[in-house]
Amino acid sequence: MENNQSCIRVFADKVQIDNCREMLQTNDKAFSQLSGLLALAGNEVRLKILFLLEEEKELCPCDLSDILGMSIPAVSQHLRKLKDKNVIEGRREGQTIFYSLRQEQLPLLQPFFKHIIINSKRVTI
Amino acid sequence: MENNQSCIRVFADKVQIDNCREMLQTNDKAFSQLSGLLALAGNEVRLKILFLLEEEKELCPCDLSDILGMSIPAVSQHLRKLKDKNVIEGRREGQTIFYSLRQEQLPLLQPFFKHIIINSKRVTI
DNA sequence: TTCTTATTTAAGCAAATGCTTAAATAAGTT
DNA sequence: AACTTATTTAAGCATTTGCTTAAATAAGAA
Repeated sequence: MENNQSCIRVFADKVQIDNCREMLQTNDKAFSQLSGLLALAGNEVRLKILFLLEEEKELCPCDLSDILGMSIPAVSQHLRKLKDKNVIEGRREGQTIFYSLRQEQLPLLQPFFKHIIINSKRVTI
Repeated sequence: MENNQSCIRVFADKVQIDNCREMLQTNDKAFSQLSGLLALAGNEVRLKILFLLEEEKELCPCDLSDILGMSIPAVSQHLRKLKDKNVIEGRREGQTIFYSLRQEQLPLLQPFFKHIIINSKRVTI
């Protein structure tokens, strides 16, 4: 966008716009981090993985492959993304690696879980 | 994935895996809807738009273009996605269209907002 | 009507995403 | 050591995403 004054309107609230710009700048890092996390959870497979880890405490790629009905490499690549952003962590036990949610990001994820659990209870009860 | 029994391990908890599968199936629609919404908010520009609408009640594409420092068509296309999934709605006033958050999806969005507001307050105070 | 302004839409394109298959690691067993 | 199993990594590829520019709508003003 090389033309910076795209809007020529009269009724623009200059102060409001400046305040908003400043707010965005101030919270720049928070927006970037949060949108990054939401983008991770915005993939249906990864959202399911997160939810499964919440419910089952820990699962290995093999389990997840069985549960989700998709190939191990596909699962593994999703796990990698989650691990790279510190959402999950792995613990080795022999050949098997058990993944679990990291407490760190949990407060932000809980609201989603709650939403799904409610639906689940409605159906099962 | 044509090879269905990718995992040959002995220690798989058959019951656990079946329960998980069933849970996923039961909540299939919820996962799809939720991940759809999270994917929308997972884009940094759209997350900012949602937050701005929460703070300012309503804004036109022109305002958003100024605030975000990006072209009007780019903003418009983000607004369209948000509108298509019923996250925002528009109200016409002359040539201007004011967009605002729909109450419907608000409970799910609030937790994100809270997270950003906290950071904002920490910095400004 | 003609002209201006606000917004949307469409076409094009580079970059990102998410799978696939095949090969590479890593640990355990024989 | 050789063999099996669990997992990761890499390369390839079709699809999606998010911008750009240019054109199309929609409403108001001259």
